[in-house]
Amino acid sequence: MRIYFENGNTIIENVPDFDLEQTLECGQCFRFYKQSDHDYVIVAYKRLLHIVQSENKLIFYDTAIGDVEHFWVDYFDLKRDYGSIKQFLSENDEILIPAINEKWGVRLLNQEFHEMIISFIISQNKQIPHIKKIVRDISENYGEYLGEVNGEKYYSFPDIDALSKITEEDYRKLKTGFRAPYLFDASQKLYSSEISEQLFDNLNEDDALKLLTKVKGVGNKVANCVMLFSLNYRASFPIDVWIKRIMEELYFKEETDKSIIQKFAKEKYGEYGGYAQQYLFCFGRDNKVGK
DNA sequence: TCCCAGGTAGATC
DNA sequence: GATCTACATGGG
Repeated sequence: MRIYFENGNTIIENVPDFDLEQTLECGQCFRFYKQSDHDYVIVAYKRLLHIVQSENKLIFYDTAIGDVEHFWVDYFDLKRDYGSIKQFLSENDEILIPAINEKWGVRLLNQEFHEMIISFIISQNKQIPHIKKIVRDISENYGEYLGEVNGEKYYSFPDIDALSKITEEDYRKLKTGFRAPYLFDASQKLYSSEISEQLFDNLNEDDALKLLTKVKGVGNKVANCVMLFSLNYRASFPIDVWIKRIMEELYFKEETDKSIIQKFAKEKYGEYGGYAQQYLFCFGRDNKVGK
């Protein structure tokens, strides 16, 4: 990897095991906006990024080299050695090989904690495009203006203070339906610090899950997503309808209870559960595995 | 019109 | 504890 600044943009060359499109489009993130092929706008942590991947270059438009080095590199998880992760998973389980080969460039993003809680509460019983729309609406109504790209305005996801001012009725107006009381409960618990990122500093997986599921509307699946995508619990293996179908098709060959799949994943993938889940999810969804 | 969507809480057995 | 269902809203 070589990083340098040129004409107002920061460029990283030769990032291994990373494909921008695969990473963004695989369902872990709701705050990306495709401009054209390999050309995206991303909003994260009150920052706005216009980024393009072409050949061996990753171009961060109008971005200081320090911002890339100290923020975006970590956000995209670029310091981690995915080569050895993929090698471990491939040697351990040949069923994963086609998924890893096709989705070779997926990395797990390090996203903001409170945004993940709210976003994945919204996600229950909804399709991804609609989740994206609601998250965007929340940001436009309660977030801060960040800037404009290609004539389009972008707003940050509201911080915890801003979230605390959203009433249950406000959430209903944003078309969140039966999730409105859940979102209100989560916002209040975040504001009171009954739930906070710090509390997870020294928590094992089981205790983290217990703490998160104190929030109304956060069950096993949502909690695992929050843990995997924002708290660095890379063993977490969220099981949704897709993963359930995919695992049934690839491993079990019959209807299988989620609890059995959960246990199986833990034994099979161990500390790499989250990576396996992403490769399987992206690959399975694109190829309609189990449908 | 009917069915499903990155599920979960609450009721019931 | 395991199983069943209602839950708002939008799209196929």
